[in-house]
Amino acid sequence: MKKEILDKYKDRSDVIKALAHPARLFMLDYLSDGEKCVCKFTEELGLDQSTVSKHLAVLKNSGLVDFEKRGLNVYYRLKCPCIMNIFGCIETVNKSEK
Amino acid sequence: MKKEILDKYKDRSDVIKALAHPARLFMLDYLSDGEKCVCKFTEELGLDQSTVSKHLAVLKNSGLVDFEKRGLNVYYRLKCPCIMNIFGCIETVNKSEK
DNA sequence: TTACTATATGGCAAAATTACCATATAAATA
DNA sequence: TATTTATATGGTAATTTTGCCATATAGTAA
Repeated sequence: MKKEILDKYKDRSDVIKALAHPARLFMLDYLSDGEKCVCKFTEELGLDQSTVSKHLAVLKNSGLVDFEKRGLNVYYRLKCPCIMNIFGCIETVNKSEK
Repeated sequence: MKKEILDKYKDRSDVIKALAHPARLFMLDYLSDGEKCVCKFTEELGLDQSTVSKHLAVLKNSGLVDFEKRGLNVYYRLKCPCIMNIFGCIETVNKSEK
């Protein structure tokens, strides 16, 4: 792929890749009403704790979430809540699909 | 992953996966001012024609684009132009990243 | 200090994605 | 009909992603 195009779109696609998993979409949705600690995600998702931890690391590395340690727990929160706005259009796409 | 969560987020993540590649993001951007035929993408991207065709098929299968055959050419177009609105937030995420 | 709890990390195998080459198909033209 | 052109598809190797297990780490409590 031409370098200019890669340079222009790579950072965007990295963020979008971080969104591109059902567990991580759930996580963002779950965070939309406030911070949650890791154990909550593990409980809700029914995935191994290590798997949850890795999904959260993907979100963290993309810049979509942030976290804070308090005692034994780590609390994650949305860094750019505007991300929740994309779901409206995504639903439109799904509904228009035939 | 719990079935209810997978059921709720799988369709959304499928659309987002279709967005999650620099070449496909370019394609959508390139379509934002109107339909283009396949050869145009091949020319602009500098990728093999078969690779371009497969990327377009990913966009088509997700419901993000549609196409029409006219003569020897196939013209692709945006099906849900609202998708272009997500880039503002994505850029915010990239800029906030540290 | 020792034990316990919450989270992160290393390792690995399975699955999915990507890009190319070769080739098939379909429409236009000679 | 035979040829040319634009696009799609099959095959495949390299890469990336995913999810689990085992284990490491850090904070708390006994």
